[in-house]
Amino acid sequence: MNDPRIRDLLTRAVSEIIDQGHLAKQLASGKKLRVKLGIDPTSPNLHIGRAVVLWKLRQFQELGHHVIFIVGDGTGVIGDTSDKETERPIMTREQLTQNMKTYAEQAFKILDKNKTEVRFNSEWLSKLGFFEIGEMADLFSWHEFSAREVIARRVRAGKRISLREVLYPIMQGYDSVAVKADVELGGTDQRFNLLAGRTIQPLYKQSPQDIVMTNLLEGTDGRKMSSSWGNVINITDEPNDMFGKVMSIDDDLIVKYFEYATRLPMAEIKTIEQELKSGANPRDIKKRLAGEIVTLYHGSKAATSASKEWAKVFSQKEKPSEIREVKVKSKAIVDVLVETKLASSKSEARRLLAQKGVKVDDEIASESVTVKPGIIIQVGKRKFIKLL
RNA sequence: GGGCAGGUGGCAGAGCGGACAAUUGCACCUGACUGUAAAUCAGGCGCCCUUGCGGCUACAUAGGUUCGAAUCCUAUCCUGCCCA
Repeated sequence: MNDPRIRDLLTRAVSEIIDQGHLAKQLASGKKLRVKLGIDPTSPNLHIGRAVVLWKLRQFQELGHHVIFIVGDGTGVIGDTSDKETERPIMTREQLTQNMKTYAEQAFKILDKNKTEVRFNSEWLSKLGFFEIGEMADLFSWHEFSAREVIARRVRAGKRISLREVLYPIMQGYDSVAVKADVELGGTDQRFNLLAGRTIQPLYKQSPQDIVMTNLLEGTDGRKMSSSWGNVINITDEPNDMFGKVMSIDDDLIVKYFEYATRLPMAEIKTIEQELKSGANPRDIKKRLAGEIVTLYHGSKAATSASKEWAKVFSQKEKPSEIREVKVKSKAIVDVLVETKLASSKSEARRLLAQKGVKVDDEIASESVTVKPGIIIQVGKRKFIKLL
């Protein structure tokens, strides 16, 4: 624990470690550990909330441990419900394949590709038979499963819980067996599934893995970051967009974001925390935060220009330097808004116009405005297009 | 397999023959105020034509009763609870 890198590994963005003592000893021993992380391709994009645990994995990688990144093409079909209030529908192979296409690529914005073993868990899950599954299932009781808060809540609310959902932790636990994991990483919402590995491994004469649980990151609206909430900052977001999204997070989340979503040393983050307490303008600190995050995924050049762009558009209320240019067929402003997807229907377009939400060349537009090439249409504060 | 209770807009949840495109809360959108933060306030939130106490499509699905149905009836599908 004297090595600062190990201390950082075991504390930063970490909520709990099982078994803390054992893992510390393992790390100190200098042994090369097999560290596992599984992610189901249930959405096409990775967001910076999911990235928290990926960065943790990266830390292990940097310390020389063997990292196994499991793409949950098998588990994804069944669907994990541990972070859901309702049953997750069974996903089709096609959907998963579609999502997987860019997955590894996105993960490698964070992980070192050459040092990562990528596995697809359908490889071993599809080979299991009923009897073996039964043997594993016997290690768990219904009570522990249903005692989980999310599940208990659903029981109370009289919502359906499919037996399929019970299988999920077993599958994830078996993954650990398949890759002989010494350590598994996951978010705090994964607690039960992570523990399943510890339960199942001994059945296969493996010693139980240690578990590192990372904290969850709130999204732009303060709720947990989740693809289904629409409050995510994707790691594939364009620099300007990403910068803007970070700027819109709640002030109270600033320090947390520094810790979980950037690689700034903790010592520096402490200093920032002090600055905030002593009355620094949160906006400026947030700008720095946004810069750090954009740098991680797009490089410092992109970050600098995104920062300038942001100041231009939002502080000085000027137009962005690059505006999407589109050709349209429609003539009426209402139709143009729909055609360019600035409004989802004509009714909405009319509403926006009626509510002074649309500007044409900086003038508040009405329905009778004439549309001609060259004009700039703005909807709300941040959507701009230029007509060709 | 049997009994009971249910299936309403993105979610939660009212309505139980006309006044229902459907109360309300959350989420979302626009405007004001700002630091594109939060909070607050105002408006909006099916679609279409418009600006009319307009038209169309909607309250699981398919039929039916009625001048008129989210509301009643029948069948089907689905969910929960209890029993076997």
